[in-house]
Amino acid sequence: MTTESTVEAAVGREAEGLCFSVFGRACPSRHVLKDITHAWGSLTLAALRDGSFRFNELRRRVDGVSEKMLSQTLQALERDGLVHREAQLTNPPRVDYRLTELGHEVAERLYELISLVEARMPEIEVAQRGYDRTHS
Amino acid sequence: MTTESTVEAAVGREAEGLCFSVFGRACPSRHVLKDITHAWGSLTLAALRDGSFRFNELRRRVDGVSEKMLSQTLQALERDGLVHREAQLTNPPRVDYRLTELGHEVAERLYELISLVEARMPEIEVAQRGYDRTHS
DNA sequence: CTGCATCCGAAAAGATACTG
DNA sequence: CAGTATCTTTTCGGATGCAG
Repeated sequence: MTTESTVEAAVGREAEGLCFSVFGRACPSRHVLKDITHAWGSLTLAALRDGSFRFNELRRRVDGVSEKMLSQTLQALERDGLVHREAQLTNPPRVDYRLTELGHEVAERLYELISLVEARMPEIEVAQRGYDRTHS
Repeated sequence: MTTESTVEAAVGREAEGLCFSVFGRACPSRHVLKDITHAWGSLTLAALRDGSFRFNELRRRVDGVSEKMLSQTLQALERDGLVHREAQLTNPPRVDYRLTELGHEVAERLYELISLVEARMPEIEVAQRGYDRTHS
């Protein structure tokens, strides 16, 4: 699983029309990957791992996201079937967002990635300082 | 592992100065996550899972990336210590890129995410069509 | 409270031409 | 071959105003 070839096999299978490959320029899966890996997309999905949240709760959790970007991000993720939006037409209105089953699977993998990055940050900062030193 | 809280614990620990949290607006780990999850960043890392490649080989593998974006992406990934660049000052010049050990760990997790997205694309496309139909 | 619509400057991406 | 420089186009993202 971890040693199989990434690109050739995928592109080959995609060319045969048997599957999707993000490496293909026009493959729809690339748009979805972009929705997810877009900075706000990944943070929003990761934030939703903990449960169901209202709009402004999410906004506080994803520190620094603007209203507009969170709104756009949630729409893209909802469209891809990763996030479920539940609106109650009360006054004041209440809208809850939570992950779908698929969204949960994606968020888990994203979280593994985020955890790794966070855990290795000291090492990464050393690399950055070394790079900045030698590349003036 | 899959059930622990994502945001509160992380932000709490970050506030104590004990770790990094991508959910923090000013945390350096967020920049690294952005380098990786940037569309070209993730595709480049995934493409490098297969081994060592030259600049134009990579460009062909990551279908659609421009010279400029690949160059910028590789520089960011090299700075973060995820990609190793080996230049031979021959004529014509030859430059090889490969993952570092840390880059490999990141690429594996990224690949899990990409595989999931590709495998679930049919389901995602159904969701998209449903969304587009109801949100005209 | 939960958003969407609009405008605007800043930033990033893309295309193209050029250099060592 | 491996990029850099430059220019144009697109997108990002914040601010504001408004509706349900």
